[in-house]
Amino acid sequence: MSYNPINEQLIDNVSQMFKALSDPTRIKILHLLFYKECSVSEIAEQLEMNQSTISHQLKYLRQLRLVKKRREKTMYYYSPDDYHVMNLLEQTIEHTKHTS
Amino acid sequence: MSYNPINEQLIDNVSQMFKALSDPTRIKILHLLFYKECSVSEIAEQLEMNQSTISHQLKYLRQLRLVKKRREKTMYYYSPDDYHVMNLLEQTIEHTKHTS
DNA sequence: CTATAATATGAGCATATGACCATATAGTAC
DNA sequence: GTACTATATGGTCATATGCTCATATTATAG
Repeated sequence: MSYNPINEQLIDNVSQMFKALSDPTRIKILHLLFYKECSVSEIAEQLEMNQSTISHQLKYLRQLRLVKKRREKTMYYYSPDDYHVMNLLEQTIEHTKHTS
Repeated sequence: MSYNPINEQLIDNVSQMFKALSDPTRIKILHLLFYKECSVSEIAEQLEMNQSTISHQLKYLRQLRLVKKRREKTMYYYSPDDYHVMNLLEQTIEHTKHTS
């Protein structure tokens, strides 16, 4: 295992994934969904944030395939869709709890 | 293990760490340092970027204690200072290689 | 069909970010 | 001391980001 210059596309993919986890609102959303499938309004209520803000961030997360949604009547229920990333997040949260 | 609303400070620490890893230039720097201790100019040359840009990013990484430096004559040699984060990065790079 | 509820979207704005240039600083060699 | 080398820093600028407001869309209930 030695250094070799990384493919630009790979770097962009990696940075994109970390960027998704670099915003407090998105972290809160994902952390909430890790424990419980939620509708948009439930998330907005839990986090005490605007419905529009949550919806925008969910769209962002969905485009990266980090969350998925299912419809039930007029509600959309969101849940995690990438367990590798979710574990990464939860482990980092746990680790940070004990070190910072 | 059930959901509990996260401490704001903890969230900020976690997001700060991910933010450090969310920029292509910083990823390249860390990935390079993972294999080899380097001076500022060596990094700038490897990445074909401005010395000033690299220096700014190294300062950023150093404030987060992700890298450390040692002096040798007029040169500063940088190396990783947080192996948990370095492993996180390298594992994510490897994982992304095989999935994206 | 209309009224209502839940979610999605577009526009606008303030702030954050990352790059570069020019210059300052610090150490070495003489 | 001066000249030189390596690094750090401050300023500026273009772009990215995240939030809010207002409105559009979609589905349900009647």
